[in-house]
Amino acid sequence: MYDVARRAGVSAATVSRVLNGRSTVDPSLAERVTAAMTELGYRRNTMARNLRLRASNLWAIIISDVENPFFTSMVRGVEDVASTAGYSVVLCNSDENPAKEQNYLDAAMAEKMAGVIISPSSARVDGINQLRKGRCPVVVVDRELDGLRVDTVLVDNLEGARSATDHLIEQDFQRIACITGPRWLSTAAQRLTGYTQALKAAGRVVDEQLIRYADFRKRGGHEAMASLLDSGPPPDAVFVANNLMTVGAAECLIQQGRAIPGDVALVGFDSIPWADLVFPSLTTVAQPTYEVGRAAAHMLLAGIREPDHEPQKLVLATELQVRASSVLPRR
Amino acid sequence: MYDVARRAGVSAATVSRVLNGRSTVDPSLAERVTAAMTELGYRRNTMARNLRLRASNLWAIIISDVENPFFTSMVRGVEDVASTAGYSVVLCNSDENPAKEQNYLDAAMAEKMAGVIISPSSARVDGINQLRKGRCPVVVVDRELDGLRVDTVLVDNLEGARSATDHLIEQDFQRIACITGPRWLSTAAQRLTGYTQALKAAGRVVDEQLIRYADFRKRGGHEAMASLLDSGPPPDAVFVANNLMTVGAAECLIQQGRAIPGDVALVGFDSIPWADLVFPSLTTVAQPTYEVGRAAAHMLLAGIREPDHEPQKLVLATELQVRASSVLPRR
DNA sequence: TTGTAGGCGTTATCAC
DNA sequence: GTGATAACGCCTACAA
Repeated sequence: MYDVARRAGVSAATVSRVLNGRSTVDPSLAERVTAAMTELGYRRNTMARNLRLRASNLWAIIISDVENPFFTSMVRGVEDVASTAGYSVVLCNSDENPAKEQNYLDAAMAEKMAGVIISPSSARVDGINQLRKGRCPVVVVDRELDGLRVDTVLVDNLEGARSATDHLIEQDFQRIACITGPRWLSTAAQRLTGYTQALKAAGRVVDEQLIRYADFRKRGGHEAMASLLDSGPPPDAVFVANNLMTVGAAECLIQQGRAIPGDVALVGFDSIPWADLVFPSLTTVAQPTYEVGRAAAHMLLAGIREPDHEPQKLVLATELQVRASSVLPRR
Repeated sequence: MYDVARRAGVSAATVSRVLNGRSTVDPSLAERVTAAMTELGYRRNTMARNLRLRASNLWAIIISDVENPFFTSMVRGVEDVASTAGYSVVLCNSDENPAKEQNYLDAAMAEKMAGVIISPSSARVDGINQLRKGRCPVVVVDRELDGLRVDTVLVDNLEGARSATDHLIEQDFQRIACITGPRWLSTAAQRLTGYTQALKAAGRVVDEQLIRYADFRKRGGHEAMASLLDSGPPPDAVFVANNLMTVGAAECLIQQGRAIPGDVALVGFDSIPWADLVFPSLTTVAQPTYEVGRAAAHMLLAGIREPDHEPQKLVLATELQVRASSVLPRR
């Protein structure tokens, strides 16, 4: 910067002012400065700047599984907004592991990140509260945490699950089962509630024997489906509360030689990139994943600008996409 | 740091030495220092440290598509190694867009990143060379660039394509087509070469009419397949040189009511997460994607330790996974 | 409007 | 082995 200043015949302060564009600089000087900068190929040192400003231009996005398409699509939404706003995004993979998650939260604190977007891997809220106390803007996505007042972006899990179940009821399936996720996860709970609400609204009985709590992973879906088939009369339709488990459940059915939807119909939650390709194509409750990312990013920007705002909560709508796995061919 | 120093009755320099553990400090002093640190909840400021050290602990990983499972799995491999070595990974999405890519390369330079792992989105090598001249360690993955001497991790595309094609030949398919990627991409070229080599080795003629150059995207695969079916006698088997195009090609066949593998058999390159689920399950040449990431990360670590080493090139093996899409049922 | 000067939190180089 | 002290490159009162 001093080199630039010397070459432009000004002080370093003026160079800084030109760089930041905040205060007014004489146009002719500014011109000389920019000229000098290009001639010297000057690039300002972000670290020094951040040190001085006591802030970084980094966002951390902490997700529980990089390989889940739901999250990657979301990340992309975040990234697009972040980069146009001048922020970089650090992707952190908590792997549904609370310890790893806490590590990343600590790191975010230590690195004085400009903001954090997190899909929590545990029900503990202290890590996040600590971050907020440290005046680091936080947006929680996908999952809701009890007793946490913080900006949040969710999808309408209740309505999504209800529409999926309604759809199965309309198709006149009689024994509609549900495979949901861990009890502490708001998404799992809400989707289960949507399922039971729809059944009750249709005058059906909710049969506890037809409900399974799994782990939101492929294997869990597989095992839950096997368990449903093993114990008592099998279901003739299943609502599976997340994408990976839907894949697992479908695999289980195929392995056991059960026809989809002939023996067991299937509706999944979360979109599956190749839902059209699998056989039969899978009916799913699609989430606006990219939009979730964008919305969270915008919320974070707002939180950075206004640190003491009231926490917002945004709920985006889902869309039931009916494909072959839930529709019996006409007889 | 000065607070810690005061509390421990030492100088800031000693605190720094304790923190870095390099030089020797009297055990009793060190004890006092660590005690003071925990009492005060001290955390060292990474920015100041980096400013002083003229280096960051950030790696950039520049990939062309976050939503392609190939890359996310790789990212995971990189991340695992990076975090145990004390580095954080910034994920950059170049979107197969050379301009975006150059942007990220510039940013990596400006931020004095500790290292860069890149899967190039263009054949231009200046950006990468410039980075290396700036003494920023670089590892190129997946794709090879002409005239670039740099650490590289690849998979054995030639052998992978050859084994896929051999497999089709063994199944006695007669008109085996190939859909490959952009000409400038080493992966596309090598996979095409593997295909032609296998044909020639089997005494077959290579028919240019059966080769298509597409864009490594789903849509490109779809269009290429349509074009193959439209012009002249259709192929009875197709080797598709990447995962997304395989999906597109399969969709095209299904839409046109052609049976897989009855009318047209299919083998894809790159694994597809749900290859088992799609109907028919897809035969693929699986790449050790996670391992590619790990290997690249280890190479980067080596490059950081030894800036002036000879560039390495590591080629990992692929594995043909035969499933239903390439095997005719016995008559 | 412009320049001067001090400091952001570390680490490295000296003396001691 | 330990402690002053000077950078690292930038921003921003404050003074001019």
